[in-house]
Amino acid sequence: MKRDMKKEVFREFIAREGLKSTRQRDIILDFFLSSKRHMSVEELYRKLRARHPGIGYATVCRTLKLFAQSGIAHEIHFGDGQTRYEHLVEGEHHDHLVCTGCGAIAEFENKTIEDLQKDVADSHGFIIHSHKLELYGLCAKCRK
Amino acid sequence: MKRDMKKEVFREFIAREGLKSTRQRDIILDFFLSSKRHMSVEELYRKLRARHPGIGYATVCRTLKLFAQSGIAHEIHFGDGQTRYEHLVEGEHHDHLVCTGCGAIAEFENKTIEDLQKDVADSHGFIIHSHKLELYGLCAKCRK
DNA sequence: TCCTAATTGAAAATGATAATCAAAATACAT
DNA sequence: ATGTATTTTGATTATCATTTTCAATTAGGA
Ligand SMILES: [Mn+2]
Ligand SMILES: [Mn+2]
Ligand SMILES: [Zn+2]
Ligand SMILES: [Zn+2]
Repeated sequence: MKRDMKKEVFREFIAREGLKSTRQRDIILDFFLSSKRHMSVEELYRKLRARHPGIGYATVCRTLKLFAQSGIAHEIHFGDGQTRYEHLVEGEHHDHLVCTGCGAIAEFENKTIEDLQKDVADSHGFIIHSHKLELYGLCAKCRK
Repeated sequence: MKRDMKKEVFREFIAREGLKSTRQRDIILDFFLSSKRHMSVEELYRKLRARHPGIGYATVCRTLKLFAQSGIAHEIHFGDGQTRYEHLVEGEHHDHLVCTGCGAIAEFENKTIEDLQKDVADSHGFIIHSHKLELYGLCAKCRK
């Protein structure tokens, strides 16, 4: 369903751009779509390597970038020097709560906030193409 | 006024932490406080070097970090791989509009958004310690 | 199948920041 | 003012994630 939709979107991207469908890209895509969200490249690579030792780190990096370009994934930077990716379909959007204690990540959407962002941008004459809202703090567990 | 207040805060930090007041720290602090906001370390270093060729890059990095620790400055990451700093006094806060066309940065505050962030955090059992809200798009000029 | 262009993986390069370390500077106690 | 322990500096080197390079491999159309 969602999963196959993303695979289809990527397949079309590959075709449109004159790229090639390869064994590695298929494997990485399958693995990525069935993995937990917000994994760092390193983490994803380590886990992937367990099943597919032949796939190189450079290929993983390159392929994740392609996923982002194709629109089925999004690059995330939480400020720890690691690039993370999460898969999402066109039109999906959410922001993040990040626990600085245990690293837990919660997702949220808030239409009112987004509307207010638009107001802010309007009042400055800006057109918003994207935004990033991250709330850093302690999750319920880590508050003790 | 504001400027001397920040210098005073840093002076107290230096004393409290058992650090030493040095010529380099004074020069960098003066330069930083009178520079435009959101400068990258590299940019600040280049401009500083024009007047003070003897000061090393490592010292600039270290000193800016100290400013952040002391509370008179804030580290910013706009996702371009460059660390930026801006000076602000305790209690000051604002978020950013970033023009992806010309790099212009506008600052804004929105109490309603911050309140809604608190609500979101509450509903997830989180306590917020900090947050990052950045709106990316085109400024009035760059929209054409 | 053949051919060409794209892709791969290992290794090297990159780029920003951090660590190292001998020499210099600072803050105190005398 | 002088000595002295400690911190700081700046040049250099290391780090670390990501990107680039490039020869070998692979994909996919003719
Ligand atoms: Mn997410
Ligand atoms: Mn600012
Ligand atoms: Zn937590
Ligand atoms: Zn602009």
